[in-house]
Amino acid sequence: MIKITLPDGSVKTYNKGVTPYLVAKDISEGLARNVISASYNGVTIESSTELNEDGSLVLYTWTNDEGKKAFWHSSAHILAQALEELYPNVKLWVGPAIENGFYYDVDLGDDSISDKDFKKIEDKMLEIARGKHEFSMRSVSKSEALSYYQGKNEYKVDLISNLEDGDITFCDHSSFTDLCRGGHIPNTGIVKAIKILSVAGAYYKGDENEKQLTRVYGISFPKQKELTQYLELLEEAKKRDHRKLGKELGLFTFSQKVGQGLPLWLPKGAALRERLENFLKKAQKKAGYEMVITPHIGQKELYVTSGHYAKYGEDSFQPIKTPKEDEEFLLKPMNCPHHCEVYANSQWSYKDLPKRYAEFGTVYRYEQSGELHGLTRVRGFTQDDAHLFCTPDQLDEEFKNVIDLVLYVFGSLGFENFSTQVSVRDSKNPEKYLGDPDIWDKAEQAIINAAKDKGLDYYIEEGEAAFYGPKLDFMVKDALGRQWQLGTIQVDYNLPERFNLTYKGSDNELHRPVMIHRAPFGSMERFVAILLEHTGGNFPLWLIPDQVIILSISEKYEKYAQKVLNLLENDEIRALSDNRNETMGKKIREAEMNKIPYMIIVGENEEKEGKITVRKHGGEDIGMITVDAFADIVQKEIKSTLKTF
RNA sequence: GCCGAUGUAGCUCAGCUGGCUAGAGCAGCUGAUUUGUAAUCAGCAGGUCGUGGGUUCGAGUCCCUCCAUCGGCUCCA
Repeated sequence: MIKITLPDGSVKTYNKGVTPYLVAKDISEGLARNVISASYNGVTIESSTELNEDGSLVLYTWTNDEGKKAFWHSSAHILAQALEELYPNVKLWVGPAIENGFYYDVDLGDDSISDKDFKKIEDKMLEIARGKHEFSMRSVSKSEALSYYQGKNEYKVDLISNLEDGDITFCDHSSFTDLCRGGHIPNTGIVKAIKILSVAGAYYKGDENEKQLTRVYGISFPKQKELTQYLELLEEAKKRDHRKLGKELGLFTFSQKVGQGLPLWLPKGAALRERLENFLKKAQKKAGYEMVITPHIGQKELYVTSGHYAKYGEDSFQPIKTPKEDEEFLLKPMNCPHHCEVYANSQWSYKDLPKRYAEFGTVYRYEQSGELHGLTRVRGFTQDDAHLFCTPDQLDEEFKNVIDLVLYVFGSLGFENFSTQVSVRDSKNPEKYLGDPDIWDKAEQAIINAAKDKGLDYYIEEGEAAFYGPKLDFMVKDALGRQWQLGTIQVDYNLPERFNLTYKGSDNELHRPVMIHRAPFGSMERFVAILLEHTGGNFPLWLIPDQVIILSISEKYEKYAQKVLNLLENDEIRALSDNRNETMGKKIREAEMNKIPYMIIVGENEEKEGKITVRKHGGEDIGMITVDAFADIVQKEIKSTLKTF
């Protein structure tokens, strides 16, 4: 007999060889029907795995993330089998479950898959699924595993040769066998709905110097209805895409003539951006920052000194030559070297530090064409940049103050679902980084301590550090769940060294300041993009370009509308008026589609009473009130989201 | 940069296997309507079908080049 502990703490005894399925059946028939996979003592197992020792068991159903993972991973097996049957020359690499669905990377040889083939693949997969084939795991020796794939599939051979003998398992279902670690559904029959979503190229082992394989993305569900709902969700998300909203709301555009990745901010977008900038400037002023302005180009030598040229020179916009042959300038890809030179302009005492130089600095980076993406990844963008120069003793406090500023910015704009990432060196490639490893250790520790002290929910990502220092990034997801870095705070011991920056300490000796790079928004472009997707275009009232639109019943009331407009302007409310000869229904519809938060309707009744009728975006009727009463409502709403720093 | 897809009017889209002067809705313009909570009616105008080349008697449609966009990969100072 063995003792099995369940998540609720209860302990049950069973005969050796009991399976998770049987345990579930013992609890209830319904659970048994729904159990997809399980874990035993923390190890993922199948619902049919025999249990032979005491331990704790967790049963997974479709409602758990683990259950979904097993479901989608198993679907990847079905996809692989379908591909083998449809494309006899296919060679499989790996096929994991992902956040939404699964993929399989395959080498198709001379064949290729396009979206016209999706239906065929889906049908084949469904045919396999309907066969209700059981998944079963078996252990194989390394030599057995190698000989199975030898000469047939160099990718699997490569994979197996890096595995420990004794840890290798194969998974079979139907006539299909795959090298696999485990974690499957009981049989293929519970996969009822399948959609192949896209094909893409993906480099073998994620290395761009290796061969590019074909990655087939798909998703599957236990019920057709769930697939339909998922596809509807995707459609909904597309409506919040910042590229679509930006166009609809007249915020920004791109021009083929100007060039790819070079956004053009339209008047409304520019006004929005200016408001964001002023908001941050105000907070920064309170936090002791000083604004500086630096040029858009700099001598090549500047970037050779900073080390950026050696690292990015060849992949970047090439130097601008001048008639004098010995002169070369680069478009500035970052503001830090310029700010270092601002610092170097004066002689500083430890009593003067920290110095905090801020600039909305527009920078240019030659991103590869395929990496460009709306406003989130562009070739010309404006960073809400600042560089802080402080003594090593001040680093902790300065870093924490910056965290406070970022949290204030995020709070004022309603970002709640962000994660924080501590990016440290890749321990396997120390040559990628500039500077002394001891100093790196110190900087990484300083960031982790600050994140801990500020109570941030952070995770550590190895190999994501900048080449000159570790960083703390604030990550936010877009409408389709893609993760983007917004705010960033970076510790840098290297640039002060390279630019020979100093301050005079209390000991009358020269010392090296520590530098912090930071940008709460990240860039104005990316921030506006993500803000658009999060709000669906319904920006907070303090930020939105047009807060109010006055709709007059007919041209007769144009004068009264103008009077109301003037009153609103006196109250610093941003309003416009629509006195066109159109029906009220049409005017309201257009105001709704332009996502204007408040509509003011004026006609005979309003003019007589000297009041206005207010309708909120979405349809809420506030009724007939005075302009003063309305101004109070607006001010109150603004104050509720926009706190002072 | 790589893999796959897409590109028709200001916007959203139709145009089947190549065949008469390339269509629709919205937006625009003109006129009528003077309007009370999500589209008033009528008329007009608007396109060298992303670019350059090719195949063909004939190309929006087939082939190639380039450009741009979309989904991924790689990259992201």
